[in-house]
Amino acid sequence: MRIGELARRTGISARMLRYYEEQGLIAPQRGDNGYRGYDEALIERAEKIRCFLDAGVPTRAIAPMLHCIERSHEVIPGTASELRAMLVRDRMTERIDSLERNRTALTDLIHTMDREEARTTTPA
DNA sequence: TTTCTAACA
DNA sequence: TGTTAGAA
Repeated sequence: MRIGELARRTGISARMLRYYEEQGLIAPQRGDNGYRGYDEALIERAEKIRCFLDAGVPTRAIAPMLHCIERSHEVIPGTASELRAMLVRDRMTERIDSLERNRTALTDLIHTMDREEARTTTPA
């Protein structure tokens, strides 16, 4: 399939799909016209990439991670320690904490609004 | 119509 | 990331 279809099927913009390729995360074939050709298997790969990226995993760490995940957890020799270092520093926990704080703040705000509305709508 | 590259907003 | 230009 060409980039447009993959974009539709994954919800990842063609722009980003080209970016993933530029970063060495995906290797589509090339047709005579220069168009990229993606096979079915790349749908999942693209989704995994987006998932990791969204989780805050640095682009550099993704290639070796995918390699490991897609090949029965075979670790690329010499990559383990570097990958571990990047993962230890990942911002997932940090992001989760931040989201929880924001959720709490939002919940408080909603409660405040509810009380305000109750007072205005149903005066005792 | 769709895609390509490169570059700007 | 979106968008755009000019060319297949």
